[in-house]
Amino acid sequence: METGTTDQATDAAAVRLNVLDTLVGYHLRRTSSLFAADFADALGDLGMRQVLFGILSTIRDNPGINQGAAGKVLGIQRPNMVSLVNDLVDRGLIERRVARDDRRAFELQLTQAGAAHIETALERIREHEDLLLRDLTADERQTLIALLTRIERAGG
Amino acid sequence: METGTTDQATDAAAVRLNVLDTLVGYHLRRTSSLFAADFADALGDLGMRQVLFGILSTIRDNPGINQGAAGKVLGIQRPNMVSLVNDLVDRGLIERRVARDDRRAFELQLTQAGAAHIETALERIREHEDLLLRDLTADERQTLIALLTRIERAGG
DNA sequence: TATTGTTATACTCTATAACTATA
DNA sequence: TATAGTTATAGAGTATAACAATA
Repeated sequence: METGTTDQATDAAAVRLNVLDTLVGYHLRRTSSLFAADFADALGDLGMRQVLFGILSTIRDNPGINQGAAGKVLGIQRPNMVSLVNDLVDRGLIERRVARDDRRAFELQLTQAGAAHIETALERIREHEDLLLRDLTADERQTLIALLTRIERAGG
Repeated sequence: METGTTDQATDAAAVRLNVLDTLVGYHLRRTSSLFAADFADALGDLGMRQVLFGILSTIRDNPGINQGAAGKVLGIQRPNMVSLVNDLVDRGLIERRVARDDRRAFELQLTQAGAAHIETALERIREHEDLLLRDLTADERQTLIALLTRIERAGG
């Protein structure tokens, strides 16, 4: 007996995602990976990745921040910070100096090249976010950021 | 000269994320990984992962769907579907049958165990989403899903 | 003792190229 | 020739345990 819907969904357009579509986690997963893929496409030629950009801009907004503190606020485990910071140092984008008051810690600073690099990257990121979010009004975009921020605050 | 803000941000609470906080991609990254980690905590004992649950529920909502079609709608590459589907078959949660009309393709169906499993998982997922989203009203939650869905439609 | 950064390591996730069998 | 599924493999991303130097 025909019900009006097909039982055999081999055509992607006909596929239903009834349950998944009601789950916030699923939509976050999809949109997040959409943004990640676009970021890689848009900034891969600069050798820039989402994680690295996060570290760079955290250093820019908090000059002299410790490696560990930067990792903590970004949700990056300490062992994983090592090679990431090494990478940025090796490419001359940041400087790493032993802290005066705590010789275990490193203070991180942008170099001039790093400051220039982040400006270029930021321009491209904004262009690409504008494209990915072209269907949203400025208000809707602000609403989205506000909602996500509240989730982060409650959950982190 | 003191400006009222500190130049040395070693305390996580004092760290500013000025630039990052304005980027939708960053917030999606953080919230998505928050949900992913919580999912793993909540459903790890069932051997359930986000990807696997996505496949299971896609099969539930589209009985007899082809392996490739399921992967396509979920954004999973064909090669990566193989071991995921194998896993679900090995655990007795789905059945894989050669399609009558195309002997290259597999039709996927939930087993009874799979149907039961997905109900248990779904209950827990909803509980945990309720917890993660406890600061949002029902309306705000709907708004969030609607906004994310529109981004997926525009970008995918 | 506790903390900063490090090393080693392992596991998941994702991406690509090349193969097979069917169409 | 094109497509469904497969194999092999490599690169990110992330997690834990154990260590050295310093606090």
